[in-house]
Amino acid sequence: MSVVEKKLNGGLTERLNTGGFRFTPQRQQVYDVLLQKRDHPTAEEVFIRAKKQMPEISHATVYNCLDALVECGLVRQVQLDRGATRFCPNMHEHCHFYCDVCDTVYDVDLPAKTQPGVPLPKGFKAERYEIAIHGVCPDCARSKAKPV
Amino acid sequence: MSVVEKKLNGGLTERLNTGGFRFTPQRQQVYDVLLQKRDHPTAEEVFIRAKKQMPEISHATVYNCLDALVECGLVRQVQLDRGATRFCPNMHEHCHFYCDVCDTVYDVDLPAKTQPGVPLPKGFKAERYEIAIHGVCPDCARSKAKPV
DNA sequence: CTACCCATTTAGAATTATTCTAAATCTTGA
DNA sequence: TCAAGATTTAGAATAATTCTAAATGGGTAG
Repeated sequence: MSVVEKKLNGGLTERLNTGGFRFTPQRQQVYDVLLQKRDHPTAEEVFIRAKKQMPEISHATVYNCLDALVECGLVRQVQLDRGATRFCPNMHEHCHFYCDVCDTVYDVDLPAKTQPGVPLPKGFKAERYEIAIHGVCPDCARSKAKPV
Repeated sequence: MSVVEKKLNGGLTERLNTGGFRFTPQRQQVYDVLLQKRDHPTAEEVFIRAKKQMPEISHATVYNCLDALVECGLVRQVQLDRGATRFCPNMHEHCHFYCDVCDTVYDVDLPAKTQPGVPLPKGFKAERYEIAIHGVCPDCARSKAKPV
């Protein structure tokens, strides 16, 4: 990959390198899929979307790429229900709203002060907080409110 | 089950009934397993422990019982990593600390004011908050600090 | 330039987690 | 007692993830 291409990929190569990973077209593709449609897809969904552009990509590679992206801080992994893990390329401070009716996930901004409110017992070292809010999204609230 | 036995099971029967479920020995057993060792076991672990007392209990029943207990508010379901869902009979307001090194889960009390800090966009109805803190527990922090 | 090392990818198998199915059993109320 | 419906059971089916071994490919020491 040329220097120009490196500059064009938005720092992906550098972030990967910093994390001890190489740049690969597959990792680029997987990252692009996440950036293109930010609907918190599962690994399986990422696989399906990535295949459209890169038909030879394999299942294991998608998992590998997602793990690499998570490890170098470009992607967040989100566990919300008993189903598959979802992935989110939004690295701004935010939490997730999960609609228990339609399973949709929404990003919710956090006020700056929200984070460090939880006092931990001695010796525990917090590295990150994951806040999930379960409830009903506006669409589903509306449908529920208007029964047949 | 006699009235006396009902009184002795700590309100389990009533809670189940309120949720539209019947009392069953399996549900009692699964609940007891959770109460006896509060280490956030997975469904599989609950199954193994429950079998010691009730060898005929089946896998599907354990899932059924856990779901029933969750639905009537006696048990919380916790998703912390890509692995199996864990179950927690502590219904006091608390969040979970997950040690990324040893996979242990700790309950962490929340100060009363912590909860409603997240302003939701219009139309969203929050039903519950799940806060997970990822990091390193005291034991693992100690081992890391003393390398060979 | 070449050879080697090692990271990465691939297909597919294996494993793990969860749900489903159909039959048997049990509980409850008429 | 009987019928309806809830629950349990074993095991199959499905879903999610990880593993394996072979192939590929890039980067670098020589």
